[in-house]
Formats: sequence, structure tokens, C-alpha cells
Amino acid sequence: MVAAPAGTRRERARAATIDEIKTTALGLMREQGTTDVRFTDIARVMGMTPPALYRYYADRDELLTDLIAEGYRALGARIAAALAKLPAADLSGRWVAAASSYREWASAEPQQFALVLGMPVPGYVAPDEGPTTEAAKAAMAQLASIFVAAAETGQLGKPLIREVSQAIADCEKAKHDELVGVIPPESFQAMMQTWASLHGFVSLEAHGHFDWLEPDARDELFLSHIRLAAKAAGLPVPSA
Amino acid sequence: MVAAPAGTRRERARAATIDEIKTTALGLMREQGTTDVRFTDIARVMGMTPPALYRYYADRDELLTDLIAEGYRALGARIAAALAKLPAADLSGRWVAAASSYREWASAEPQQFALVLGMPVPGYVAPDEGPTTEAAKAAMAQLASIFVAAAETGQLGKPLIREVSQAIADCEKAKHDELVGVIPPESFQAMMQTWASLHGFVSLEAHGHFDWLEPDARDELFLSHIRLAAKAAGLPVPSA
DNA sequence: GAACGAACGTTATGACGCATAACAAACACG
DNA sequence: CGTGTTTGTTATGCGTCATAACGTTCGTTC
Repeated sequence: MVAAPAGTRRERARAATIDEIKTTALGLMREQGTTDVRFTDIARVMGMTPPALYRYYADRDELLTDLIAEGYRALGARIAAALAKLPAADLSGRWVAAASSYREWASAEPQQFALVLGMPVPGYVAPDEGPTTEAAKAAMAQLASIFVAAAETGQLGKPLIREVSQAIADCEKAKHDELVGVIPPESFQAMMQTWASLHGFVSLEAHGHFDWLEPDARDELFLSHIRLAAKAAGLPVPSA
Repeated sequence: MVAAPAGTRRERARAATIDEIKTTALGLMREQGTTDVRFTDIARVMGMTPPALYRYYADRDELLTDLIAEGYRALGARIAAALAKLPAADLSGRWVAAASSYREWASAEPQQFALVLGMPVPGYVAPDEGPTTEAAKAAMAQLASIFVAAAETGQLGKPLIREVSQAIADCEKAKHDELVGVIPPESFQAMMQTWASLHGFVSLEAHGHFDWLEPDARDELFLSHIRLAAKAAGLPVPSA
């Protein structure tokens, strides 16, 4: 006997339609190189009339919010998939894989990347404490897991900058104890800086500010960049 | 005798109007927290009718292009002003000042920052080789000048990562010899990474991804971040 | 299996912004 | 003063977001 899918028939149909809307929207974004999606276009591709979409999303912002959360999930999944291929012990390899996933996703889906980690759309402000922040934490947890694993196996060295201010130590204790309790404050600080450094490179590249470099040179600059970040944070340094 | 301003009377009036358009547009962006500017609103504020603006800009993209170039100039000017207050010999101070200017500008004018270094507006693509790229180089030169000064006074240490790939060395030689000829390839590489690292922090902060940190903690995290960047690049390290 | 009702989709309509066209006023200049 | 250019106006068309009002489909219930 075939297992019955979850929900009523109607709910499943609705979910499928919502899914098709999101897929179509992302496809149009990719095709047109824009984060600007027109309800008109989505509807046309789906063989519907524009007002029909309002049965599923109250307005454009609601669709975008959903796409942003989707983006975080996609990013998190991509990193997770890359990490799954590597042994848990290969920390430097895992760092390279995670960072490269981040970068490759940004290059492959610049619109979705801009949607998630840039200023998504004029006039749009992310709702606080919505599903997006939740998804963001999940994606970041992938990065944190490498630090945690390093700390637990004694491979987490001292970061290059060890002075931790009281304010940062306090914030960490107050808000993220559950997430990173295992690693010392200076490494938490280093982790944030590692993320920022990685994001900076990827962001500049995604927005075309490294276009004057040959692709080969960009790749090598990137590898050098994340080796630097690892070294600075006290992670095992990937070989050149 | 009062010096005659440049250009004919008409040309000056036109220039003043163009200036007012840009100022008004930026003001509206600031006020509304958006990079989306409506010709309607600009015209209303200026006491004109919307179509009149088309005498000065062919369309919205042309205005945006101009604003982006303006943004680069503003950023460059801000950094230059901060640097001008410091003695040429105080390299670590100059690095802190330049980085802080970058950050403060991004925080003070997040819309303009997004316009310049993010994905400005849906559907907008920067024209290659336009005045924007030219202005970008000028702004970046401010950062490069610190590295050059360090190299010339023998204060530029070895960066943390010294392996420079051939591709990067080649690119540098081919394209940017005139700009950074004085500094060695590994330091050029380090400079790009320094920029990326700085930009990453500022970008994440400007887009609200550090909002869960108290302002104090953010400030301290930033200082620690740029100390790290300096240390990694071989620049004199600012004191904590 | 016929009737009901909710969910879904349609056409019609309004409001708004970009952009152009055609026309009128202001200005510099001979 | 007359002429041509520049600048601004009103009128208009087009496309999009969004709502309203109206059929249609489909699962449920008697």
C-alpha cells in the first residue's frame, strides 16, 4: 500500500501551487538577472491571470519574504551537502568546502544571494523575528559547527586577535550560549570575523567588483583569502 | 571685481538644477530608507512636474548612474577628509581612520552605500567603463595609498599569507602597475583581502545582520576586526 | 447522486509611476 | 524687437500592483 501524503488533497494542491510560484519566480529572476519579479510574468508562465496569485500571497512582499527564507534554506542545504561528503575530522577541508559553497552559491544565484544577504528590494524591510531570521541562524550554524568540532577535538588554536571586549563576551553569553557554548569568547569573535571576511569577498565578487581579475586569479585569490581567514581564526589552515 | 563663474548663465543654471535633482533624490532616499526614487516625488519636492526631469536625465537609470558616481566621490572624499587630519607617518591611525570612515559612511547613508557597493536597484546593471568605475578606482586609491606609504617607509611587513599565485601576479602587472607598482605582489593580494574583509563587516552591519549585537559590542567587534586585518596584511597594527 | 459551500480562478476596474508627445513660456542673442 | 533654443507645462499611453465582483471547480454531506 502506498503511503498517504500528508494533509488533505486540497492542502497538497495548494502547497504544490505555492511551490510552483516560488520556483517560477526564482526562474524568472535567474533568467532576467533581476530581483524584481512581476506578478504578471509569474502568472503568464504559470498559465494564470495575475490576480489569482493573490490567493496565495497577500502581496509582493510576502512572496519575497518566502523567497528569502527559501534562499537561506538553499544556502544551508548547499553547505550541508558539501560538508556531508567530507570526513568529520577533516576540518580544514570542511572549511574550504563550506566557504566554497557559500561562494559558488553566490556566483550561481546572484539574484537569490542579493535577496538573502544584500538589500533585497527597494522599500522592502525584513520582518523581525520572522522565518527569515530563523533560517539565517540555521545557515550560520553550519559555519559554527566547524568551529565547535575544532574546539571539541582540540584543534582550535588561539585566534590572531585575542583581546575580547566585555561587551562582546556579554552579548555572546546572553544571546548565543545555546549555539556556541563550547567555544571560547575569543573564538566566537574570530568566527564572526571569519564570516564577515568570507562574506566580503563573496559579496564584492558577486556584485562584479572583481570583474577586472581573470577567473583563475579570482579563484586563487579566494583560496588565499580563506586560508588567511582560517589562520587568523585559529582553524587548521588548508594547504595551498 | 568678482570672478565670472565658469560657463554661460544657462549652463550654470542647468548644472545647479542637476545638482538639486541629485540632492533631492538622495534626501528622499534617506528619508524613505529606500534606493527606489520616484520621479514624481523628486519633481514634487522641487516644485516641478515629473516630465520636466526628462530634460536632465533620459531615464531613471541615468540618474542612478550619476548618483552612484556621486556616491563614490562622497566615500572617497570622506576617507580623504579623515586621513587629512592625521600625520602621514601614523599609518595604523590612518588605517583605522580610513576603515572607520568606510564604516561610518555605510551606516550613515545605507541607501547610498547599497547603491554604490551592493546590487543597487532591481534590473539595473552598471555600464562598464563608465564614470562609476573611474570613481571607484579613485576611492580605492585612498586605501592603496596607505599600503604604498607603508611600503615606502619600510613599515610594510610580510602578510600572513605569502604564497602568491602566478595568475594574481600577472593580473597585477598587467592591469594595475601604475597604481600600486611600489608594493610587492603578496601585499597587493593582502590589500585586496583587507578590502574584502572590511567590506564584509561593513556590508553585513549595514544590512542589519549584526542587529542582534549591542552597538557597543559592534564597535568593539569592528575595531578588533580591522586590527586583525592590519595584522594579517602586514600593516602596523593599531593598539587595542 | 444531488445540493451545498469553500477554495480557486476569471474579468473588470482603480490608482499610480514611467515615459513620450505636443504645446506654451522664458530667455539669450542678433 | 524678433528669432531660435532651452525649459517647463498639460495631455496621453502603457504597464504594474492591487481590489472587487463574479463564475467555476471540487470535495464534502445528506
